Amino acid sequence: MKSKQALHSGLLSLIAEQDFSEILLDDLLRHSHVSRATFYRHYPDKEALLEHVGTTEIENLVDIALPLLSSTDTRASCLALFRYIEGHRALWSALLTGGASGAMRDIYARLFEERGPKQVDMSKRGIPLDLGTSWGVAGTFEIMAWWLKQDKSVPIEVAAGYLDRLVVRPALVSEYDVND
Amino acid sequence: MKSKQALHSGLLSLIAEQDFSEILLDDLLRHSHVSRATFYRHYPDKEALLEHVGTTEIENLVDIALPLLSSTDTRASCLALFRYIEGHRALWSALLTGGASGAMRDIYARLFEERGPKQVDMSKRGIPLDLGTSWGVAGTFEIMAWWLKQDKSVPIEVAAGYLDRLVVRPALVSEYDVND
Amino acid sequence: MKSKQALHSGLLSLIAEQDFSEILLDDLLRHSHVSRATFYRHYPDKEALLEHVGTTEIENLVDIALPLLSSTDTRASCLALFRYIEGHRALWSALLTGGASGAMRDIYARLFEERGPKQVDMSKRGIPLDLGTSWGVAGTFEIMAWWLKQDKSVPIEVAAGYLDRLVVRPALVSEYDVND
Amino acid sequence: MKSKQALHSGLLSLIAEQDFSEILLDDLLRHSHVSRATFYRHYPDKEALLEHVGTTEIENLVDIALPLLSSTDTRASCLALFRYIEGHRALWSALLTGGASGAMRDIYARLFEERGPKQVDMSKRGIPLDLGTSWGVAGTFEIMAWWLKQDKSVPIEVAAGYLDRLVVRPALVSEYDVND
DNA sequence: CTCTAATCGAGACGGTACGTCGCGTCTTACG
DNA sequence: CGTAAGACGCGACGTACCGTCTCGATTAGAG
Repeated sequence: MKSKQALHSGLLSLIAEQDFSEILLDDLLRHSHVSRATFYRHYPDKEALLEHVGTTEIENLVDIALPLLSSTDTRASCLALFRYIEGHRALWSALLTGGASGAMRDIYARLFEERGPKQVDMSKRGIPLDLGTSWGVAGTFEIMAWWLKQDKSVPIEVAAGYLDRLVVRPALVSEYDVND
Repeated sequence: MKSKQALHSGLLSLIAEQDFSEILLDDLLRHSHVSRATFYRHYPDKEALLEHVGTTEIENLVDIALPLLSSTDTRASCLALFRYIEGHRALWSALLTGGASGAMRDIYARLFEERGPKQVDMSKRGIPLDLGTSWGVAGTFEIMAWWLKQDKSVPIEVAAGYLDRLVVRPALVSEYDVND
Repeated sequence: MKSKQALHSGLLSLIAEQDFSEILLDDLLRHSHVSRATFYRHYPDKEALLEHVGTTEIENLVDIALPLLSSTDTRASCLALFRYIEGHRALWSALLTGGASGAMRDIYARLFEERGPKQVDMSKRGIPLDLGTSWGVAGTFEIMAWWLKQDKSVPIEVAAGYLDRLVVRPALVSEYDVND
Repeated sequence: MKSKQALHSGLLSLIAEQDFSEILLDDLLRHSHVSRATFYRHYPDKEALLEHVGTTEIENLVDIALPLLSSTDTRASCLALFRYIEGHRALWSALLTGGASGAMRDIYARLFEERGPKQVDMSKRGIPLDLGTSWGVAGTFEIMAWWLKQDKSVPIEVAAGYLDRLVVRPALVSEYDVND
């Protein structure tokens, strides 16, 4: 069982340096001090390991993100989300910036749907649930990835504001009063 | 020069059936009646061909999408965009649904920035241009892809409405008057 | 390690049928039931395999040929050499007759120089060692190849006589008394 | 017709630098300022050009070499041969030293047999004609190639002596009186 | 001097063989 | 049983060089 953990953290440390798709299995094995045969006893392939690692890490994120839409103070919820990201900056930079982001997006969307459908009924506001989810996830990830790329030059409150304004509010609002 | 066109349309017809990432170069070559050597005389790899094909096709899309944000009647502009998509349903289903969507997103964003930055000054509304672009592109693509997957069960006006409400309006609005 | 032997004997059986230079790597692989990758794990290219096979087989030949020049009864030594060749007729037909003969010549000459220089001092007889070696090897090979092509119509004693007369004696003799 | 000459001399100048087998057709074409199509209008392939060039050049050599065996003063004949070689050192270095030597040997043997069989009847001396030819050609070429590699440190008379002693005499002599 | 046929240059193309790369399987031995 | 070490098969990729073909330009000889 030690090997599994070695692979888990090995992948995370490698993914922080290179794009996931560029990581060779051999690199991972050498880096994790795990033999080829052992790897395949635990995972059917590289993607499965990523899936496992991603799911583990994203579950935390989903726990924080779910209340976003049901909360009364959406801005505060957004801030909470970004605080969590900030606390694991290296990890999420790797997961959102590199070639793994597509897979992460899928995992996130899947977990979101599995856990959240009852709590928030976006369809009430005229938007189909699956569209709302994929659009929201995509938007959220883009904003997070953008913020992580800014190298701390953007205050966390501002980033949270963007998320609130570009993703959360539009999902909740049914009609606009444009004032410009 | 004939080969290049054969490859272009060959890729499009293949991509309509399988995910881009699953297309083997040999399949493409057989399908396009072009030899291996000739392919590499034109493109350094499969991705470069996709890039070329994508750029060609996306340029039309960008021409239609650019006025979106500067128009007074955003809803009509959204409708125009979806009408174009509808007119080339097969093509865009292939490009947005399969494994090529990531690349398309990047191309779209690049062309969008190259051509449109002066027309729309999103930063006036408090959102950095690059964030606005990548968020807007991602959102637009998600909605389009979702609509294409619905097999015509969703009226085009409704889809355009989603785009207007989830992407265009939030980008333009600086402050909300939430009415719920 | 099994593959290496399979390749070794596979090459020998193929070289008996076609010219070495005409053997396609794929033929060899199919014939030896060895995969492409495995071949390259053992040898850098086709020539390296031939080199290895040739060296292995030629070592025996050199062991027999070396005493040729130091023996008192050169005719008997020549006979011994041809008897060995006769005992492995198929092998040497392949190695000496086909496109591999050039490589064999080089290997033979190299091994000959590596092992024999001290035993025979041809330079005493006025012929530089390297010239003597390459001339002797070339001559010996031509006679052997010729004999192998004659399909047993030439008695082995006669062939040995040619070798003695055309190669061994001239190398030993310093001056002639021509009697004709 | 100008192209043919350009190819002829182009090959000779290239063969002086690299092994024949390493010369790419494209190199030859660029070097000779002749187009691909033109080359194939004159020769079926690279080898045919070499054959043509080789035959042209070797004919001179054969004219000199033929009298070797019928002459009374073999030593003088050998000297004549080496003088000719010396007069075209660059050319013959290229033809005998590089990868073309095998082909040259074959051409030489063929021309030798075509022109010489009536003049010299080696079989009288107990050696089959074809064996005598191939053995003699191989030996002669080895000595020439060796001499050309010595960079003029070996006097021409000495080299001619080797040829006389190792090739011409053994071919003529039917019995030896070994004096050592 | 002109017309026409031979010669040529430029370069796209097909095709075959080669060598590389990375993944996934399997065997063997060790604890 | 979990693991290490490593040989192996396999499929796909990208490269290298050859030989073919088309088209347009040039040239040379015959009228």
